[in-house]
Amino acid sequence: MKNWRRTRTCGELNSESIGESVVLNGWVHARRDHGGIYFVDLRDRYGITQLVLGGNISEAVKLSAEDVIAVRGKVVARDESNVNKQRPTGWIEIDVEELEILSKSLTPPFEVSGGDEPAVETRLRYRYIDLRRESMQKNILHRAKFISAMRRAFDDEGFCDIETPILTKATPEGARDYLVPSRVHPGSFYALPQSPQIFKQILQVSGFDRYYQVARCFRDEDLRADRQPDFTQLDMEMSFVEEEDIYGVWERILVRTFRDAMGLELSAPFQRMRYDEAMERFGSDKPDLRFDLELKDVADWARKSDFGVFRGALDSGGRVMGLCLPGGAKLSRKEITALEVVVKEYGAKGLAWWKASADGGAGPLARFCAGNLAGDLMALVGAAEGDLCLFVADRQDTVRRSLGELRRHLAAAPHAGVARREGWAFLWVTHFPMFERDEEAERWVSLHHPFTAPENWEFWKEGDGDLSCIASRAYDLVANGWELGSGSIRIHRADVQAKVFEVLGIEADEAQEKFGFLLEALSFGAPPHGGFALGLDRVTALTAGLDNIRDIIAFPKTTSAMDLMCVAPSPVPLGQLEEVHIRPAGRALVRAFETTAPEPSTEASSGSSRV
RNA sequence: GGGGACGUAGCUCAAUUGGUUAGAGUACCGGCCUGUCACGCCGGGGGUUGCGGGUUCAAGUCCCGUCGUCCUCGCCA
Repeated sequence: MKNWRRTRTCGELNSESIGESVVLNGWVHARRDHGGIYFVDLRDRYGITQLVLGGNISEAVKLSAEDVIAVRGKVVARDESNVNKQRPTGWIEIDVEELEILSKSLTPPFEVSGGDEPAVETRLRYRYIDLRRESMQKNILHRAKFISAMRRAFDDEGFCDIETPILTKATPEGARDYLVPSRVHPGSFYALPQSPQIFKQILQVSGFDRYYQVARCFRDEDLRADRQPDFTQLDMEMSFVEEEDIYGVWERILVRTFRDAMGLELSAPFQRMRYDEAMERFGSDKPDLRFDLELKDVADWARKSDFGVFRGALDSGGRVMGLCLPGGAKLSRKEITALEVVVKEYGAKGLAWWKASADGGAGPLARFCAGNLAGDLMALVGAAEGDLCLFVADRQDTVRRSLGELRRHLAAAPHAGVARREGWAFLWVTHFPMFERDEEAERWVSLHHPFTAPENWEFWKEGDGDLSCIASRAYDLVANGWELGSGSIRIHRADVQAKVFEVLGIEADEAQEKFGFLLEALSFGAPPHGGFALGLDRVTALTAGLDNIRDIIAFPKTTSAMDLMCVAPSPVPLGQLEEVHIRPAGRALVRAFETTAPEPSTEASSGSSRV
């Protein structure tokens, strides 16, 4: 038996290795048959090395793409004319003496080397092959490097890595839980954690004053480009701290992580901005600060003008705001109409536009810009000649949201020509509202979560009424328009926590049943504490230059939460359901019977069929 | 749950107004080639046009339904 274990990898051999005898293992990336001489690009995680196989290697002709092979040979220099400067290993090649095929490959469903990128569906079905592609190797390695650097930073800051349960308790608030039936306790269910929130608070009560964890979190909600049903957070919590302590730790850690993982220098401290200011200036709680296009209040102008739509919005308690696109007067009517579609998607009834000029300008608003009104409007929105001004009049939240989305849209549209600053625009968005009105359920709900401390608690202690003006001690970290994470200073007194549950309409006995253990823990001497969780899928996707977190996750799910490789979720036999005391109904029952029923005689072919 | 886009060879795509035997590149198979690295040259196989129904003399193309993928609104403490 020959020893075919590799002595070197495919990425490390260069001119200094000439003359060395080596054994290489790897995948056949490409092969070129010249009749009598045969070239193979051998690939592993570390690189690609060219093998030269002469007529003495009879197995050479049997090789096909993605076979796994081992070769023994000598590192030799290439002639000057044969050097491949595209590759680090391009100055050498392996003069192969012996070859062993370790494992044959079927014809791959798509090409690992070059070629067009296959459809997402195909890539996910054959994820193990997709992950061989250079871009995916790069993404996955970036993620590993980033998270590893961040772990080291937390360790060095004195944080303690503590695991928390995956099988835990269902929570009434927030996202829909993934449920796990209990076999031992008929009719009872575990839930997968939406986050380790309660456990990390309890760890503070236990005295672990600096906790962190790379935590899997689960939320049974619909997916987006930046949302997967199971995702990963860098979760942390600290005791005896206030907001600035949390910001400071994270700024140090992120500066270090960016430096160690990417060689980039972030500038810290990051900007801080209150939620109200972010909403008023940018129409978003995650503003992208790499470009301007700020929203401007034009109520003063609207009151002076005769434009009924604007005045009507003001009279009914709404707002009139606009933004100015520098040089935007060159946009065609068709292009402007397309912008109106954008704001309408977010509830605006229309988009008023005006090509700014002191002599009255052009567009639907021009006839309301006689005399000084044109100059007044230009001053209010900060417009110059040749700029395009865009306005929405509506309820405040509609005005802000639609213009905020329009701002994002314009910045992304090449023809709008919005100037964008390079680099990383990090900021802390602070003082989120404590509560939000759920109009449908006619009750107040937590904007963040019910354990968040209120900022101005005394103010509303008195009575009920409008709670929307109460600020919380919650904060988000935003970079380049992405919400990367959020956190808050928590309530550390059981009586305050009980009061918040009361406001949220969670009855005392319900609170006791759902969160009693937390309330109890808080009543045994809880330190003031707070924390934060960073979305690792998002931050690594963003720093890898991706616009979808799917490509930074080894085994992601589709928009309908399917794993196309495993084909999960999948039906289970009725017997397995009975064991956990579940009886399916309706369509689920039909599916369960199909799964349980013995296969007809076509069994042989059913192995390859997919549900 | 709603809206939009897409689904044709293993893969990436084309197919005019509904009209000939559904094409190309690549991959695959066979042959040739001793310096290629997107090797080249010659030849070949490969299609339930996602699935089901309908309209029509005729459907990849039009209509209805359905399944899947992607984006998105709602949703996501």
